[in-house]
Amino acid sequence: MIELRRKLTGNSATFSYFCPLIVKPACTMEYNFSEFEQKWQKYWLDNKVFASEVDPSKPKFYCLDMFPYPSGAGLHVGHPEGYTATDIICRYKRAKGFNVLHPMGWDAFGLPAEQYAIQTGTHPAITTENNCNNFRRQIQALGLSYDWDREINTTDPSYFKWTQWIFIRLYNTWFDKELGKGRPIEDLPIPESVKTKGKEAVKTYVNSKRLAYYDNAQVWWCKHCKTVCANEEVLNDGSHEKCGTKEVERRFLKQWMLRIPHYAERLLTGLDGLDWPEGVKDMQRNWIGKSSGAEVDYNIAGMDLQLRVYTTRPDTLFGATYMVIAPEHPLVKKLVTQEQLTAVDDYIKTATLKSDLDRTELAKEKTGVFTGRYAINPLTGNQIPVWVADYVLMGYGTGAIMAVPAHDTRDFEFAKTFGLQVTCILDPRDASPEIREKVLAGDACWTEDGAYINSANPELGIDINGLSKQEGIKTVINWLEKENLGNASTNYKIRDWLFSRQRFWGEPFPIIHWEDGEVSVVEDADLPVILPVTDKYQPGESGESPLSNAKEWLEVVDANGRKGRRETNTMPQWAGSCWYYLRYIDPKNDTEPFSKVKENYWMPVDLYVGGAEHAVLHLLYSRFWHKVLFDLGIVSTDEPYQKLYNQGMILAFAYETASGSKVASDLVEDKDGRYFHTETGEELKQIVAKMSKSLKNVVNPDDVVASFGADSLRLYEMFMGPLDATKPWTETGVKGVYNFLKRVYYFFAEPNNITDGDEDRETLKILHQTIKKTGDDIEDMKFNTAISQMMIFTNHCYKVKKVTRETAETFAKVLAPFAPHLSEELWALYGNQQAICLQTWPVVNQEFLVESTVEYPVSFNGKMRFKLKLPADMPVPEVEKAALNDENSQRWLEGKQLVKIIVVPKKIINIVVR
RNA sequence: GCCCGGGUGGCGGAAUUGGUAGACGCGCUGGACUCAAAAUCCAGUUUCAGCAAUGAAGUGCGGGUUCGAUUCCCGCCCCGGGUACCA
Repeated sequence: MIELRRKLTGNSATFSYFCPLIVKPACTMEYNFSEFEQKWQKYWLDNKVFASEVDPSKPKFYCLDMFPYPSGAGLHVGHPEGYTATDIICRYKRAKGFNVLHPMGWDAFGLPAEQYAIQTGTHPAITTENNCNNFRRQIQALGLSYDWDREINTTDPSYFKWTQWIFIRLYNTWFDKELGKGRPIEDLPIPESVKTKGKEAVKTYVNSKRLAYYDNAQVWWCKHCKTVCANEEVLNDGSHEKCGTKEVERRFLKQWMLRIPHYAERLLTGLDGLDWPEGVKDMQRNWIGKSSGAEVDYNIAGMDLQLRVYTTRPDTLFGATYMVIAPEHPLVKKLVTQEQLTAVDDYIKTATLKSDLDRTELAKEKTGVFTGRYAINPLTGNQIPVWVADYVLMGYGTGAIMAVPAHDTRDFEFAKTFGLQVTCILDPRDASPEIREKVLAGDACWTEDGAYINSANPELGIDINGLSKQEGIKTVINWLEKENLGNASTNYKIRDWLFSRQRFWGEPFPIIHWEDGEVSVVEDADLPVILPVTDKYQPGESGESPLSNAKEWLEVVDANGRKGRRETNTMPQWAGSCWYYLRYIDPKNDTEPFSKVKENYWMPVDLYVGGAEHAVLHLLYSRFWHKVLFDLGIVSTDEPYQKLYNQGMILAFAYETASGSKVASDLVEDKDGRYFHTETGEELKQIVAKMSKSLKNVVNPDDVVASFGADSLRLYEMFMGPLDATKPWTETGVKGVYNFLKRVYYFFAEPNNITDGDEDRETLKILHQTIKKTGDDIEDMKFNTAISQMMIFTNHCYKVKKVTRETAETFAKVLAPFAPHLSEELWALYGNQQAICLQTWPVVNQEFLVESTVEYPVSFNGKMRFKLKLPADMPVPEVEKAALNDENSQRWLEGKQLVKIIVVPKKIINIVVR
C-alpha cells in the first residue's frame, strides 16, 4: 500500500500531506464504487463544498432545476436526467471561475398527501416530511452538487408566509393600461362618475381593477377530487389531469381569480428576448392567442339597439349573411322576439346543460336557434338574421359574431345546417376550376386568399374589389372608424386564472370576509396564516373546503368586535412554484422574501432545466408573477428565466401481443432478439412506452446506484442520446458506461500505467482534443458526444499503455463534472490535497491540435475512392497535381476525360471525369 | 384541422456556413488468458456479390439544384408532442 502511494505521488516526502481530507482513497484495484461514492458524498456535504454566497468579484451563474413534487413513490429515473445535466454544467462553470448558485427544494403541497390523509388520518405534513427525506436521500446519493443550505419547501410556513405576502401584493395592484404596467392600488385614479355614486361604488370599482379578485365564476368542478380545476387542468378528452377521471362538470362558485390577461401583451413580447426552445415560445404565444381585427356595430332592424361583434376579417364584411350571438350574451333576452321566445329559452337551457357534458364530442354538430330579429349589414344594407348558437363563446371577443359562411368553415357548416345564405366575396382564382365553381356558387367554403368580388358599395363610397387582403382590411377599418360604426381591435385568448381550490393541503389565503360584507387582507405583520390543526381533511360535496370545518381557526373578531371568517379556499399548487427561484436566493430571510442586494446579484436565472410538460402553465404563471413584482420594484429583472431547456422523457421497452394488448415485462422471454410470452408462447412485439407499474418496467434509481454506482447512472443518462430527446432505458446501456468507468479506474489507478517525463505527442493531441470537445459540448449541452470523446481518449490510453501523471490528472479534471466520485478518487490517489471539484478547468493548448499533414479523401464524381496524405500547408495547385499524379488515380482516369478538379483545402479533393 | 419536433446499421445514436455517412456505446462473431467459467484484454461487424483485392447499393418516399446533398429547394408518407368551435 505504501509502495503504491509512493509511486503515485511520485515523492515519498509528500506522503505525510497525503490525505488532508478526512477522506482516504480506497487504493485498491477493485472499482469499488459504493465505498468511495459514499465517502465523497459525505465529504462534499460535511465541508459544504458547494455553498455559494454573493461575490461581486466573480461572474455569477444561477442554474435551476424544476423542483420535484416529493411523491411517495420516490425518485424515478426521469428526475436524475435533468439534474445530472445541470450538475455537469455547474461543476464545469465552477471550474471556469463562475460563482454558481445551484439549489434544490420541494414543491410539496398537492393532492396525494391529502388523499393519503383522508384514507389514513396521517397529517399531510408528516407524509410530506417523510417523502422529502426520501427524495433528499435519493438525490444526495447521486452526488449532485447542490447547496443544501438553500433547500426550501413550499409547505413550510416560513416559505408560504411569503407566498401569501406576494398574493397580497397582487391583490393590491392594478394594471395601468396607459403605462403598460402594474401599479399600487392606492395610485388608482377613481373617475368622478364613480365617486359621486358613493363609497360602495368606489369599492366595487377598485375591486374591479385589482389583479386578484373574488367573484362568482363558472368553473370546472371535479366530482372525484371534490375541487375546482383550472380550464387548463381539464384535458381534451374531458378528463381531469390530476386524477384522470371524467367526473368534471360546470359549476358556478365564488372563486379567487387573477387578471393575467392584463399582462398578455407583456408576456407575449417578453418571449422575444428569451433563449428558450422555439417550440415552448410558440406554445405560449398560442396560449396567449393574440389576434387583431375590428369591432363592428350592427344595427338591429326595428329596434334602437346595436350588436357589437369582433372579427379578424373586417374585409369580408360584404359576405356577412347572418349573425350569431352566444347563449350567455346579456342582449339575448332583449333581442328575442315574442314568437321565438320559447324556442330560444329552450335552446339556452340545453346549451348550458350541454357544457356539463363531455365537451369533446367529436361530432360537433352545429346547433342554434333564430332570435326572430334581423341586423343590418352596414356595407350591403341587407337585413341578415340573428341566431343564438353555442359555437360562439361568450368569453371571447364580444360574444357575438358576424358570420361569413363562404369563407369560414364553422359559419359554413352552420349555414348549411340551417339553410342560410352563402355569399362568396373572395374569388379563388388559383384553385382548380371545379372547386372555384363550387365556391363561387356558395356550395363550398374557401378560407384562403383570393380576389375580392361583390365587395363595393358606391353609394357609401367603399370599394375593395381588386385590393390585397392587407389593404382590404385597412380600408374597411378606416371606413368603419370614419362612419363611427366600429374600430380596430385586438383580442387575446388567455383568460383570467382561476386561483383557488377547495382543498386542505395548500397555502391559505391571507383574507378575511367580515360579517358586514367587507373583504380585507391580513396584515403583513400577521403572516403567515397557517393551516388549522384538524383531523377532517374531507372536502364537502357542494364545494366547501375542509378548512370550513375548523371553527377555531375560521372565526375571527376584530378590535371593534366585528366578526369575520377566514377564506377557506386554498391556493393551487402553482402558487408555490411561481416564485421559488427567488426564495433560493435568500432562503432563511425572515424579514423580507429575499434581500434586494442578493436578488440583484443572482437574478435572472441563467439556465432553467425541466420537463416540457410545464411549457405553458408553470412558466407562464411564473412569468406573470415576476412581471408584477418587477413593476412593483420588488425584483430587478423583467423576466425570470433567461435560458430554458427541456429534457426529454425517459421511456422503457414494453411488449404487446399482435392484438395490441400489453404484456408485463416479467412475462416476456427474449430469444435472440425476438420476444415471447412465457405463458402462452405467443410472439410479442417490442414497443417503447412510458414506464408504468402495470407493465413492470419501472426503473428505480436506487437499484441502479446499488448495482453500478451513481457515476454509472449519471453517465448513462447523459450518454443515452441528446438531452432533449425521448429515449428508452436499457440495462445493457448502463453496463456499457459502467464498463467505461471500470476501464478508466483500472487504467488510471494502476501505478504502472502512470509515468514521469515527457508525454507522447499523439497522446497530447488526443488529450487536448478531449479537453476542447468536452468543454464545448458541455456549453452546448451535448453530453453524449462529450462522453464518447472521453471514451476515445481512454481507448487511446489502453493502446499506448502509459501516460504521464500530468495527463492523468488533466483527464481526471475533464471527467470530473460527469463522474465526480471516480474523479475525486483518482485525484486523491495522485496525492492531491484539495478536492478536484475545486480545481480549474484545464486549458486547451492549440499547439497540440495543429496537424502538419492532412489525409485528403480523393473522390471521383463525388464518390470517395482512396486517401492521400499531404502536407497541411500545400498550395491548391500542388494538391491538384499530387492527386492527379497519384498512382491510385490512374485506374479512375483511364479512358476518361478530366473535366475539372475541386480542392477544398484540408477537407476534400473531388475529381470530375467523363 | 392547425402549430411544433422527428424519421440514418440488429439497437441507442454520431456527422449540417453542402465536403470521407455510420464516431462512441450496446449486441453479435472470432481470438488471447483460464482446467473451465466469469471478469478482462485484442480484432471484426451498413447491406448485397466475392476466398480476397474490390465492386455495387445505401440516411422515410418521389423529384430538383450542385463537382459533391443525411444537410438546401419542391411534392408526398409515417411517428411523437401541443392545441382545437378563439370568429
